[in-house]
Amino acid sequence: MSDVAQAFELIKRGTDEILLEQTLLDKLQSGKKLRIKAGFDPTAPDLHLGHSVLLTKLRQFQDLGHTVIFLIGDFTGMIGDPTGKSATRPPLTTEQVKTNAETYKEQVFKILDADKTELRFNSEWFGAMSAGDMIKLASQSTVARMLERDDFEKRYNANQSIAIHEFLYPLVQGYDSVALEADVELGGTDQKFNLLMGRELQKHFGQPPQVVITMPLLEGLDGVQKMSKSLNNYVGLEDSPGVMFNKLVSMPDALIWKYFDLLSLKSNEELDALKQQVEEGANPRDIKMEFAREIITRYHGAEAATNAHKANGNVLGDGEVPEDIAEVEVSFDGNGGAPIAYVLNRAGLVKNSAQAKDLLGNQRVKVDGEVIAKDALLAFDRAYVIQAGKRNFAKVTVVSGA
RNA sequence: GGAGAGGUUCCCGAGUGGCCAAAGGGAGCAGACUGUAAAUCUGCCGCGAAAGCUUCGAAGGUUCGAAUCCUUCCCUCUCCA
Repeated sequence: MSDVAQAFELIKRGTDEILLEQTLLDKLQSGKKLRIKAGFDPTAPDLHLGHSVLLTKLRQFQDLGHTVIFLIGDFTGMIGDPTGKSATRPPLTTEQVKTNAETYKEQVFKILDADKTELRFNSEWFGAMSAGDMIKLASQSTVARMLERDDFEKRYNANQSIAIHEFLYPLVQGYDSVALEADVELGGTDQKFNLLMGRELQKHFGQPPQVVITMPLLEGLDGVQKMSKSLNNYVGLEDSPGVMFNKLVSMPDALIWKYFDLLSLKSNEELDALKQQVEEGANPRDIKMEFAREIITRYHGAEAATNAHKANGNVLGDGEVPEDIAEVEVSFDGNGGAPIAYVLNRAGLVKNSAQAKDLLGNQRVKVDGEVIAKDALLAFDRAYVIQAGKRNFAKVTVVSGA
């Protein structure tokens, strides 16, 4: 396979759609350093693996020698993408945008190579644009064209309001491609219309139209709904190594290859080898561990990845105690010691007192390695290593007082 | 404007004066099993160590006792004009 063909296959991996594949091939073939654009909201970034799908794909482009433009849509943010249900978004102040950009950098450059990344804001060109310019831009498209967009059409037919400025959103995003002279733009599948608008505008401005690549939404750990913090099926980029390990190794098997395709920087050949192993009977758990190691290494370093499985919250071998065991002090107002159920709850080892009773009743609580009775009292002023259930540990000191 | 239905614990949904912290299902959590998976089974599932405390749209009232009865208010939905 030629280098270009191989590069193409890597780029294609996990994508939803590439428009047009041939154009991408030609661009890759040309040997030119391509300009790869992706836009991001200026809203507070709380990035999780779902967001990293795009970033990973961008990274692959970088590894192939191309330039990535990480565009923060601070101007676009004033409109708020009409995609989806979210209500009108309050405009951010310049200060907020700056702060968010900093946070972005911190998280994003764990994936992207900073030296091959242009960080840009679309206020650079839109801030300087006059009302006349904007009207000219608006003249580049038509109402009928806008109404082709799925959600606009639905809303229009359902007699729901569409504010004029919402029509501007695709135009503004599309114009970004003109301003940046993008060769390729990446986005989620829901961005398809906006991305295509970039092509049209580029043609109007005499530029070769960009290649549009859409990436599927990443399912969350439940394997059903898209990954999002509110559904609690996410792996946060800021999650601790132990938490990442636990979440990734516990994910449903059905997600393994999708996650590898979309999030791993391994080559296609390496992935094929892994698939081969599973087919030959390798334990999928070990493959998930391998995946977890790659991801944890990316965000926390190799050492953290090696030790992640020993973190509190993961299942450990019999008698093992996690490395990052939390030390907690619990105070109790009473004589003779604190009831174990009380301590469990106050130390955060159980969700509520009912669960404490449940665990105690099932003899799943160990204090210093020994199963403890459900009505036991813990003496004051000494430290106990308490294990609640299979995977929760804490070093607890009970003190007397209110 | 007229006629009707309804708001119950995360969601759906029973409950019409005491046995109701409130059936059942889903979600969630924990445990067994396993591969730290799935499926299955079991337990928990308002808060609290306990005593006890706080919930059934809101506020009042009747009663020994109210999610259940009465009054007022707020909100949602259906049909007619």
